[in-house]
Amino acid sequence: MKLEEYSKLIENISRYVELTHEEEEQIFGIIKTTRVRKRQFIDQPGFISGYRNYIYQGAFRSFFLDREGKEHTVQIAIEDWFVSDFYSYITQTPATLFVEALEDAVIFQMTYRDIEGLCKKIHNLSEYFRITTERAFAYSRKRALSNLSKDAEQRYVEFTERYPGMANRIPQKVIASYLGMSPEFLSRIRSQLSRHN
Amino acid sequence: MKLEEYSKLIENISRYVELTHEEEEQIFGIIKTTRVRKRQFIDQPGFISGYRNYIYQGAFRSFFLDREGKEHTVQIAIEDWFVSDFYSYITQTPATLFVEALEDAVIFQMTYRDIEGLCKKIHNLSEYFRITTERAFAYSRKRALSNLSKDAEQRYVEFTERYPGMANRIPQKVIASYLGMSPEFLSRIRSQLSRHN
DNA sequence: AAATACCCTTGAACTAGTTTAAGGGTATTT
DNA sequence: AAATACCCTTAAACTAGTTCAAGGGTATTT
Repeated sequence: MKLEEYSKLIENISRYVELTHEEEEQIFGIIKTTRVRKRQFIDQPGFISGYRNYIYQGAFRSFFLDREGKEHTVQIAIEDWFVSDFYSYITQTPATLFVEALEDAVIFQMTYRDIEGLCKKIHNLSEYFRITTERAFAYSRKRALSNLSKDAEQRYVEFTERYPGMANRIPQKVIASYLGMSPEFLSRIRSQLSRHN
Repeated sequence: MKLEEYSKLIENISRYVELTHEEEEQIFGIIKTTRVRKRQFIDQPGFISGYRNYIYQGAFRSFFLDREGKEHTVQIAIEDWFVSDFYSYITQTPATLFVEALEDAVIFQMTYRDIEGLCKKIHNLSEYFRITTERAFAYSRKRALSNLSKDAEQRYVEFTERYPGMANRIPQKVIASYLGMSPEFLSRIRSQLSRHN
């Protein structure tokens, strides 16, 4: 992977803070580029989530199995997002989630130790993660809340509006699981919607 | 409010980073101590959430009203927690949540601008908010997930185990709303549980 | 090209939790 | 001390969404 490929990640960071050329180099120094095959797990229960994974290309989902063995999809992520079992990564304890590639993918990986080390050295990197995590937290809460007062159909419609690309790219049963409904029920919603249009 | 009262907040910060005496003084400089009456709102829809509020004494909840006028409790918070409409605070846009005192309370308030300013100056304060927000986000996700595979009774039982003090201190209909069930259903769960013990 | 595995759909029976309604207890206000 | 407001409880009717079951379509593997 050539260095210029990192520009997408640097662009992302530059939206929030300014980095010197030397600081950028230091960040490049802790990045490992990894190719991942469809259906491969980059995190799985029992293993500590080692990396913050920036998606350069491809799609992932994280999910867990409840006691009855049912899958619950937690996150669906595509290019320019970070993905991992965040709880496992932050606490450096064994994961409870699977993180699975839904397509062949390329990711930039940075270890917990390297990031923590650089955040101590580079004030603006600390600021970058502080600000983006605060935002991610705020948005995630907002989304969770607005879902509380919505029924299954509304949740699906808003999902397709918010992420127009995903509805075709991601298997329907994954979307159903992400939206907290059974695949059968989503199927019924879709057929009802198309009948009325 | 005497300066020594701030020691609880400083203790909290010291769990994550070290501050110099001078840095502590700078932080004291942006704190405003406020007394709040039971049933008073410190955030409400339409107004931008001005402060990060550290609870020195008392209990709060945040909630919103859906289209049908039903209340959804988002957070219940007591001493040593931060509380606000976090989305409104972070984005500095009008709030959608109410934040209401459940008891007479004393809070330490810091404005968004003052905190952002100090985070630019004090690397370790940036680190403090980065680390605590990352943790809060991780825990909040974990909790949300583990609730997905639980029925109403399990959610209530785990709530009483995790926050033993709260079940008595907080009105039941608030707890029901926080746990995502109707007050009638919580009442039935409680009577069933006490019958079996 | 056949076989296998995966995915989506549809229908019918079922259930966890909601809604509506009514009554009683306990603070708080007058 | 009475009146008001708020909170909790119980029961019965209801509903949004699940589960079970069966069939058909489309990739992927052999």
